Amino acid sequence: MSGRLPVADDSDDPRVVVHVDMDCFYASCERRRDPALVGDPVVIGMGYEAGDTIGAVATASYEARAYGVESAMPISQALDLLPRRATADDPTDTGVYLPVDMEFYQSVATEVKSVLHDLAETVREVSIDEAYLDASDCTSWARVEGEDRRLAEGFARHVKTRIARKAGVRASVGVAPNMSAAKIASDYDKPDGIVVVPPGEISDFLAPLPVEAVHGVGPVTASTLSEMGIETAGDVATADPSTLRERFGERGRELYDRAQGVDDREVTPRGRPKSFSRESAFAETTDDHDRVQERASRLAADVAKRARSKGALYRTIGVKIVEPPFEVSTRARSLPGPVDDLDLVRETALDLLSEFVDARVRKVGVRLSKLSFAAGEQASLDGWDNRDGRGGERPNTSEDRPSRTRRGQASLEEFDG
DNA sequence: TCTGGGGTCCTAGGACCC
DNA sequence: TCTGGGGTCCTAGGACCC
Repeated sequence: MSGRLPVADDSDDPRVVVHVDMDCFYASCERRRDPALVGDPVVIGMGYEAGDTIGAVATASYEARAYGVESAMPISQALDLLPRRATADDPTDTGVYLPVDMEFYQSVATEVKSVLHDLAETVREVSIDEAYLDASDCTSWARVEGEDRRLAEGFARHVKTRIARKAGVRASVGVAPNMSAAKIASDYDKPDGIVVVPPGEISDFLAPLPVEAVHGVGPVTASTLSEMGIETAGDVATADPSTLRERFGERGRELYDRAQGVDDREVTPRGRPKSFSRESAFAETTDDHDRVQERASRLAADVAKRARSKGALYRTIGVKIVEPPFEVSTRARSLPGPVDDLDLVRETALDLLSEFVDARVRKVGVRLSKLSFAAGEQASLDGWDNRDGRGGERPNTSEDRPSRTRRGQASLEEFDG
């Protein structure tokens, strides 16, 4: 019966947007693989190897968070708060530390995503553990007869159940008439939550929340807002929009809208990536430019291979260096046309880094951007990209990229969005 | 304990063109 | 001789997100 209820029951057919956010995803994956970890504090470290003290926390289970361990925290600090479990006999106030196993998490994520695509026509995958669904076609805001519940809530429950059954991990789900509110809703009752914010109730839901709850508000914006006497989303919603605009530009307008619960963005599948990058930190800050160059060469090769494996051409090559305490510099150079050329990436990166010969470096990175993608086979690209067996002195002139390349690019652009 | 690695979007100034 | 206004592209930096 419920399926036949008219959708226009309440209001003018607002969308049903569902935000799915996996709970401490990496830790959950590890627990699925090794159920003995269930209930224990689990910390997943990136750049971490078993027994090590370097690296940073990628994910901490809720049990580990109870000890103060948080994402992005250095492993050394996490170990101070929550010592590593030495033997299985001594589980008291100790945690299990594991290195990131991206391949495995990716495989679990694929199972999760397949459930989502099964459940809704339109899915936007945001990251490995997060996605939006436009579920307007599969459910509605109609009330369940005789109850203070909406059909959409049942749908959300269904999403969670299916994910748990198929992929063996838990998610928190937020449902609202738009993306921004759905995202905030999923965050509201983590872990294992379901939060439904029907149309007409968004403002009341948002008003008491701290400004940081709004997607796009980080520490800097929050503290500027705080100086303006704005602490909650409700404060933003009742603030003078022109003042916000003055302070924050276009973002001010957006912030104002979001705080009101206004967000017209459609749920669309993600397009092509805009850039690829690789970066790597030195265990200790170094002023040895040779080492920096070596590292950069490796990163350049890695990232160029990744671009190639994704069928991407790039027109801009950039580097990034981080000097203590945390000073970030970037340099970039654009080419006359899109290329796929490992040697050129390495040469350009090293050239751009030469400006920093005397720098003390704690981190270096290489980035490829202004990407274009081949529609189909890689073979057609190799024909013109590597045709001159490049390797010599700066072959990167416009003569070097004849009209053939440009035509190629023009036809590629269509596939960009 | 001074922060790992991968991304996105926005802004601002300069060059250049009409 | 000094002057508009609009547009695009490029680089660099900053804030933010997971």
